[in-house]
Amino acid sequence: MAQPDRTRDAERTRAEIIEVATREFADNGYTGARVDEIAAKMSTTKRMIYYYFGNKEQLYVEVLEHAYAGIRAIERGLDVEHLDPVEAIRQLAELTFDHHESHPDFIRLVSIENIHRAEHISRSTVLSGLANPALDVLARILDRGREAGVFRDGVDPLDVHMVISSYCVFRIANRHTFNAIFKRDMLDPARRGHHRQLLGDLVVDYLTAG
Amino acid sequence: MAQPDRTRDAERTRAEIIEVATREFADNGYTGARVDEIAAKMSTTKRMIYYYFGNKEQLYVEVLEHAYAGIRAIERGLDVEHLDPVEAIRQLAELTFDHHESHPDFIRLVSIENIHRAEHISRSTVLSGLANPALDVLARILDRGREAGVFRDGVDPLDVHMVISSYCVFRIANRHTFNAIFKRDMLDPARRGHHRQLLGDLVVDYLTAG
DNA sequence: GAATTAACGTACCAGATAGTTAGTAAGCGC
DNA sequence: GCGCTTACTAACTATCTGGTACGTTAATTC
Repeated sequence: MAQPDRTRDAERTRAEIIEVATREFADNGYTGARVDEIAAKMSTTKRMIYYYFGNKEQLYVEVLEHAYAGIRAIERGLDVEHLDPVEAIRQLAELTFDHHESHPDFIRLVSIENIHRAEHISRSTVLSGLANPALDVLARILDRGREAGVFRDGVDPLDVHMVISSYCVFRIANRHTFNAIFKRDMLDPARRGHHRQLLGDLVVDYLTAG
Repeated sequence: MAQPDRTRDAERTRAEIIEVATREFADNGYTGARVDEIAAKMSTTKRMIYYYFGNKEQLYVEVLEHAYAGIRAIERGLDVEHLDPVEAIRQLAELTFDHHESHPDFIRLVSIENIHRAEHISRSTVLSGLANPALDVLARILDRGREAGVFRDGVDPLDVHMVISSYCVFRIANRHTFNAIFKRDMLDPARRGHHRQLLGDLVVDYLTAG
């Protein structure tokens, strides 16, 4: 694959390694990913991986950091202040739903990292404890909803985030075993609208019950 | 570890291999698991793994089959026919909650199998399409609830199962990244009762919402 | 109690895999 | 246009790892 007459460009080479490595790690897990395979799919050589990243583990950590950075950027673009609380929480949930569906590689990396008990994230100063912008937005919505008398009292934003995340992550992360056992593809486009609405109903019904 | 003077017992040897292999695969993933490591933790030798299972992949498949068999056995013991629908659905959810919490290795194996796109489960004639007894129980509860006029119409049992599963699986499977980022241990015993009730409220509020 | 078979152990191998050694050349400052 | 740094390449190696060849012994059969 390597083209001997390409111009020199450190940033581009680095970016290409991250991009190819992201796919390889997401596809095969940390242990299953092959440094030689990443190299074969690049337009440069394996030596460059070690030149820029030192070793396989550091490459994996930077793949994770890059993936999380992309997510956070999208979350920061969230704007639901102008909506009433019920509509705002529904939009927040649906944004998470859409986002996870369109970033399966990210979900896979998170699953892989959990198999490794988040040891790499915990060691990464960039990632460990990195605040989630969506959580602040969520807290604001819950406050407004409670003040307006439509949401129940004493709801922890992080609990609501957990409920939304679990639903959206499960659809993507456990798609294959779920399909193998129940013969239903959770990502079937024909059921997408229904699943999206179900999530909104679930959260809103819980928050407004009582 | 091998004791030369132990008596011969094919069943016991087989069972011990499955037991040790379950831990190794759950801890390290399929690719990360080491056949030599499994052997080192047994009271017999690596040769026996190949004697009984042929290769690493077949051993992994039988580990999965054994793990699913244990789950199904517990589910078959479910008896909520005598309870009113609201209480029955709450108990079903809480049973899933309790079960997943006390079988983290099973959840890890499922995560690992999803990283591999369920290729092993799909190939296993024992596992592929294996019906879930809990799903029939769930369908019955929903029917009774609808007949009694307390549950909403047109609810798909598999959707409800998905909601319950996602919540219970997420708590265990994504515990580590969640804790690394939000500094909250989802398995903290102090929050266990709260999380358990939250799940029941979530499902009941959705089903009874008007 | 000899023959047979199932259960087990030792020692080893071939290929895979993360990481390295040693060297080349493009571009930049002067 | 010379020297130096940074980007880059090819070829190699030590070690790990799934798997096997071959031999041995306990139990079972007749």
